[in-house]
Amino acid sequence: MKIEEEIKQSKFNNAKEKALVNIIYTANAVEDAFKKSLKSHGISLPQYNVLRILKGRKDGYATCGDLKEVMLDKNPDVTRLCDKLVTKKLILRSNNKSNRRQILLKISDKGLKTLEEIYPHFSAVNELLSHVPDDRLEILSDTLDMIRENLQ
Amino acid sequence: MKIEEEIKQSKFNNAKEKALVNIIYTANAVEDAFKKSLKSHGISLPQYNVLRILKGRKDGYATCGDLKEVMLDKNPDVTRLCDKLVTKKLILRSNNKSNRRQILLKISDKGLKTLEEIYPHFSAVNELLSHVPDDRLEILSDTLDMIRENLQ
DNA sequence: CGCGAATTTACGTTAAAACGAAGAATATTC
DNA sequence: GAATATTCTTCGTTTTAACGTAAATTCGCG
Repeated sequence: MKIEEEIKQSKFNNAKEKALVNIIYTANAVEDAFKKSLKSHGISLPQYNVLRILKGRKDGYATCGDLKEVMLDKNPDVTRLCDKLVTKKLILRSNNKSNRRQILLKISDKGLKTLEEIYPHFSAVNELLSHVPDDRLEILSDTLDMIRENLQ
Repeated sequence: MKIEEEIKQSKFNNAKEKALVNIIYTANAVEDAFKKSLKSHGISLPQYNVLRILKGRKDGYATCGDLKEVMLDKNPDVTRLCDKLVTKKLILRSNNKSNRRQILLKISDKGLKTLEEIYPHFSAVNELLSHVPDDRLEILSDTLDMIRENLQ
């Protein structure tokens, strides 16, 4: 359905306004789809992203600052986010001897196993985009990259 | 900057995954820009949207259900959201005599004035997209519409 | 009419985000 | 090397979101 119909707005002032509203609206739909697929595993979307980032680390370790830099939502309180993952024993925390301000985070075996369990559900969400041709998705990504240029 | 660089992910598994991550990431940037422009007025983005929706009503009135249906974030607790707007005297609440379950909401004069003050800041955010050609934005919106098709 | 189902809003509770500030460790500058 | 600034994480507090549930009203149907 076109965005005008979904939010029942007869028309937008211009293409910019329409694009911005559409981005927010669609992102909510995407996040909802992911949340739904994560729900049965009892972890939130940001928590899942932390696990993925940690898994992707070559040496296995990352600091809170590393995560903050890379996460989709800016300025999350990584400390408390990770507290919950530690409680669930999905990640491990240790001190960095060469810089004692930093705390090193690492995904645990249980965390890796959880990721493996989640993966099929997650890629199922990706597959909901199969009806959109890849070249259109590439153009979309390029346009989104352009949009962010002056935005932040 | 391309999304891969921003979140320092060397590459995505496929165009679908990249597009979905990019949508969420860009939406966060857009919301941040709007929030910043609203901050000095002391209202949140959802609150602003409620004001805009109420202003757009022909007869001036809307119920909580009307708002819920149209809002960008689904299933917000409209009651408490509107509580805050009532406290700030930006909207008015009254009972519907023909259906006493419903509560009618209406934007106040102060609310209209607030919208007028905010408008220039808001359209300034839109103008940050001026470097993106309109036809690209139109294609973007069409692709986002397609993406939502199977998603919700 | 009377009963159950559906709609609409409100609320209680728990979890998470927002924001600022503090504390500890390190880096920099003179 | 002492003072200052900066970095990195944590914490307190206040808002806001999430989620289920309850209360009130209306509707549908026999």
